[in-house]
Amino acid sequence: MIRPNDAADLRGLDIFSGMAESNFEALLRGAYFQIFPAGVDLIVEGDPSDFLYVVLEGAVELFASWSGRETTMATVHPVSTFILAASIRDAPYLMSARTIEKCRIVLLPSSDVRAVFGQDTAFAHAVVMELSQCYRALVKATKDLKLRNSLERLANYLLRQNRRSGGSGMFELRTEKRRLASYLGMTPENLSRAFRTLEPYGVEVNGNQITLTKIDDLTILAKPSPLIDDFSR
Amino acid sequence: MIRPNDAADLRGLDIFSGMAESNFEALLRGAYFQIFPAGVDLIVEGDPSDFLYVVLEGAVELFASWSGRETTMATVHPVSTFILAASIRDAPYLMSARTIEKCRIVLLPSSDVRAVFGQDTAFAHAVVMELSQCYRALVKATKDLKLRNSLERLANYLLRQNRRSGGSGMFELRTEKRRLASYLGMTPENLSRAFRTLEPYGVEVNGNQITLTKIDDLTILAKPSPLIDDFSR
DNA sequence: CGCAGCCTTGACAAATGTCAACAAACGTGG
DNA sequence: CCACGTTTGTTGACATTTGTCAAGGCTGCG
Repeated sequence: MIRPNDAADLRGLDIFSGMAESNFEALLRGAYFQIFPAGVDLIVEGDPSDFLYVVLEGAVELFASWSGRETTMATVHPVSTFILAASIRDAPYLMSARTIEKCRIVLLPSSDVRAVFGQDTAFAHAVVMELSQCYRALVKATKDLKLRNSLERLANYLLRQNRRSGGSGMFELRTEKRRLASYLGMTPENLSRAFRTLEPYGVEVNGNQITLTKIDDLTILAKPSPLIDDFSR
Repeated sequence: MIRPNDAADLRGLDIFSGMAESNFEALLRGAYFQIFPAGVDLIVEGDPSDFLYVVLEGAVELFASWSGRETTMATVHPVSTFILAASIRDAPYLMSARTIEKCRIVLLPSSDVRAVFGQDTAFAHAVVMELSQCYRALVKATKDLKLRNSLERLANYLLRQNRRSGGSGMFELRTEKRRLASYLGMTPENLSRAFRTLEPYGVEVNGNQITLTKIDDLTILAKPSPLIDDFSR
């Protein structure tokens, strides 16, 4: 039920690109291809990890809950997988996931993933590279959380997004502000105030459109570090 | 230069136990066995990852710094490895490490680790299991940080330590309080006050000796969750 | 003994969260 | 296309949490 284009997108992912064609086809045979509207709960933390998910189009929020509170852990954009660690370990999901836009998503049965993982060396190595990358990204996020206050986190987030979108000083927030606030570990009210506090540093906000007019000043405030803010190191 | 006993301890680790004997010996040939006093800086974040470290005896603190601040990320107890992700990826360390007790430590050259990783399927699979485990532990730590306030973090920490040491209601803090405070994301002053706030919940502190006399009450306050507080799930 | 480092305590400051109100943006159905 | 209700974002006043600074006690070690 997978369209050729989708298969090609999958194959283009680092994690699938090196594996034997026959194993890739074996994975595809058990795969489900689905379209979800925005706002659908895909997985709930604690559930057994039946599937490895791949987002082909749209956006998915990973979040976690405890004692009536909820926090955004990450936002997944195409094309990438999520909850790989749980699938490989055959352990319960630690995070929940919901669509925040209309999404095209592939579900690969975790048992198939584990089977191929045991047979295909190239795939096993790719999984290691992916996992170590996710681990390091999370170490950086933890340093961000523990070493910086909320204003510094926002300032560095803006600089990262700016770099990611070409460094022109103009870009769009790809997420609702309330979700951004939760991701940054603060309340929406506080995010609102933090944006205003950054005005003297050349941060202009118009809805989702951000313009940075004094990147040097903002950088002095934010003190970005390659060991926290670089994307792939 | 490795003593037979040490080699056996290494071999006993999940990550090394399944690999071919010849490959294990190859790893040992390049290994350095060393003893460090307390307070020695082993690695500094940002350095190239020349070695994979294994603690045989003692305790090592992993910490991170930014802009004059410092935070404890984890404490490593024997027998286990640390900074595996950086070694495998050949990427700079994201965390610094220092001994907090006298330590026996093995250093395995990262290039050897990567070479064996490419040849030995069992080792590659063990690395995946180890990395996914580290990743999930860090997801839990992040949920702990973002979803709980400092009192709740301390309460859950005490319950985890109690379970880990047999659940008798009596155990010892294996780390200085200032380090514990940093690990929990708070100041030493605040940790001190948090302990006093927990007195009505049956938390008795005598130096490093902790006694929990009302575990039920403390549990009601802490609301521990398997998806945050269980050790290996 | 005396020094140094850790822990604790109190007073105070700063950061962050909560609550309430309202405005703006959005989607839906008439 | 408009009217309506819902959600999101903003703002102000205030409460709570957390951090900072300074002082003093305790402990371990030379």
